[in-house]
Parts: sequence; C-alpha cells; structure tokens
Amino acid sequence: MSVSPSRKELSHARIVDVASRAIRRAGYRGVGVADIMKEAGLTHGGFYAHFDSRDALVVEAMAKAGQDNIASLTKVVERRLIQGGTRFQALVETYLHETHMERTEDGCIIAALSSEMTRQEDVVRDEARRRVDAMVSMVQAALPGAADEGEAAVVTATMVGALQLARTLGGKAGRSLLAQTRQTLIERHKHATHH
Amino acid sequence: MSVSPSRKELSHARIVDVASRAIRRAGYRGVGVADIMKEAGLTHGGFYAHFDSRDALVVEAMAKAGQDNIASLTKVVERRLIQGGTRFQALVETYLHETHMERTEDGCIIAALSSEMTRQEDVVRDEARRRVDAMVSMVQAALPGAADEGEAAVVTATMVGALQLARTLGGKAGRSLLAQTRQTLIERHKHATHH
DNA sequence: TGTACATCAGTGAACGCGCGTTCACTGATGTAC
DNA sequence: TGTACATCAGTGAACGCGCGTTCACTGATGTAC
Repeated sequence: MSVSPSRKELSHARIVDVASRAIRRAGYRGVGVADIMKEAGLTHGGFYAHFDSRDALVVEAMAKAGQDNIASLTKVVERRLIQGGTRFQALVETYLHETHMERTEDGCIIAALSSEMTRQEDVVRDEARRRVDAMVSMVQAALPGAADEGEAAVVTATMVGALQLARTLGGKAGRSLLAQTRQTLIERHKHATHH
Repeated sequence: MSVSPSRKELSHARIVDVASRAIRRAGYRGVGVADIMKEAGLTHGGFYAHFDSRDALVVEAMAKAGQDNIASLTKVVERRLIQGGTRFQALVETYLHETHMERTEDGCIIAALSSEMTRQEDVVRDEARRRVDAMVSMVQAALPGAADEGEAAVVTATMVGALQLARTLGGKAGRSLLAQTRQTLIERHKHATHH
C-alpha cells in the first residue's frame, strides 16, 4: 500500500514534525522558519520548495500534532484499561496527568494554543476548528453510555481549561488543580448520564 | 483621599488602559509599543519615561484588565440578581454569555491569554498567577454554600475552557457550547455541594 | 556497464519590513524672586 | 503681577535585531542511450 517515501517527502515530514512540536512549545509565532529548518537538519532557503508560506506549514503541523496526540492518548488509554477502570477514567487520568502539565511540546495542541487560535489567519483557524472537533469526538467515544456531543464538549472544555490553568499556576497549585479536576470528572461520569 | 492626577499620571493610565484592551484583542505580542502609544494619543518615544520595558507595561495592563473585568462582572451579576436566581447562576450566565464570546477586548484576560501565559517572562507569569487566583476567588465567593477553593478552581477551568473553545468554534457551534456549559454548571451547582 | 545530460533538493546571501529601545531636542508647565 | 529660569512630558529620528520571503547557484540523484 505505502510506497517508500522520496528524499523530499522525508524532509517534508521531518519539517512538519519539528514544527508540530515547536508551535506547541513556543506558540504560533514563537519559533521562526530558520530555526525549524535547522532543527530538521536543513537550511532555511529550501523552505519554500516545501510550503507556500509559513502558515501553510502551521496548518500541516497542527493536523500532525492533533493526530499524534490523539494516537498517543489512545495508546496509553488502552494500556491503562488492562489495569481496570473505565475508558473515560483512563482518558481523564492520562490527559490530566502531571506529565502532560509539564510537557507541552508533545501534548494537546488545543491546550497549547487555544487562546491564540482566534487570532490566526482563516486557513489556520479552520484547522483549529477541526482539531477541536476531533478532540470532542474522542472524548465522546470515551464517555460511558451514549453520551451526546454537547456533553462531550463540556467535558473537553473542562479538561483543556484545567490543563491550561494548571500550567499557569505551576508547581503544587497546578498539580492540585489537576487532581481535583480528575476526581470531579471521574466521579461525575462514572456511569452513563441519564437524560 | 485621591489627589487629582498629574498630566503624566493621566497619560500613564491611558496607556495602561489601551494596552489592557490591546493584549486581550491581539495577544501578548499582537500590538507594538508604537501602536499602543498612538492609540493613547502619544508618540512612541515617550514610552520609556512611563515604563522600564514593554513587559513592565504588560504586567500593569494585565492587572488592570483583570480588575476591570472582575468589577464589570460583579456589576452585571448584581443587576441580574434583582431579577431572581442565585448569584452563581448570574455569574455563569454573564461569563458564558454570547457577548463575552464575541468581545475578547474587554472580557476575561485569562480566557484571552491563558495558553500564552506559560511562555512569558517571569514578571508576566507572576502576574498571570495572580489573575488566576483572583478569578478563582471570585468564583468561590459566588458558589452557593461554603465551597472550597478546589471546587471553585474546577468551575473556573470549565468556564475559561468553554469560552475559549466557543471562540475557536465560533458561530452556531460556539453558541451551542456556551449554552450547554451554562446549563450544566447551573444545574450542578444549584445548591451547596455536600462533601 | 558507462557516459552525458536533465532534473531535483537543498544552500546561503540578500531584501524589506516591523519592532523594542535609545537619545538629543522642544515646547509647556511650574517656581523663585 | 511680571519676568527668568528650571523642570517636566512628550517628540521624532535613528539603531540594531529578527523574521518571512526570494533567488541565483550547487551538488546529488536519476535517466537516456
């Protein structure tokens, strides 16, 4: 099915991957084209053979970051499930884990960038919406019973908001907020919601 | 008690006020010193007679934005209270109102900047922590019964997260998320929490 | 299998622009007598 | 009340730096015969 990638495709993938971590770590405008290319082992001049503009890279990087994060969350959730507990509990404990608070770079792109999303150009905003939709869907799938999208969206907002505030507070206060949020969400969604 | 402010103090206050709206609208780095001074009716050269650095202004602007927002929320909450309902209900309905989704400029500074807060210099991060603490205290005071700080922090995270995701989604989807979050929070905190 | 040539991916210098910061200067306000 | 001078708030040009983007060029890879 998958053809072996050309040299250019390999470079392209490396640039996108570096960028997906760079924007989560430093924000949309936190790292320049030259730095990203350097980290991918290239010089900045070749950038425009790969992307029409910096924003075009940002869009690809957001998609990659979102997909990678959902894939890695799913993986950890599966592993935790073996040790018992519900799928939702495993998701909450993974997303609101101390590790996620400390490592923005390979974490949730929404928590990393949400307050900047509304200020981006249209192409980037469109991708941002897709990322939010994808995360809501993932949460919805993890909720017990046949939870509706609205309920999943509120839970998503709670998790994203808590992670961001915990990062801002940092240290003990941050960890405490994470713990409190985990407990609240798990307790509240132990069983299917009755409407 | 209050002495009539000097000409310089008036200019200073105008600059801080303009900046407090500028950073909420455009982000920490979204508006330059020159633009802020211009909007305050001055030229950029005079800036450093008022502030040691751009970050020093940002710190003052954050404090002003936070205080103004809490004051204006309190005012609206008082007005709504007359029409019945609990204080918490009034707060949730004001904070998660469609107007707040549309107007970042004079809204909550945490929702406007949270994902950028961890990337700022220490002085700015310190002020960010103070803003989060202040908002949690306000929410705690509005919760029915003697709600603890942890519970208030989780509610704060939910409100901030929902507002940000609503802004990112925009339009109908955004309004729907706001409505769902209002309903969930109000229903859940109708009465004092029993621990 | 070997040679000649075309295409491809990447290089590195340069351009233009915006931004934070500095500084010599100016006009207005306030004070001393 | 009026004049001379000092201080104060603000002006506008300039500096240095970083960044997105462009472009002529180079070395490597692939293809034709």
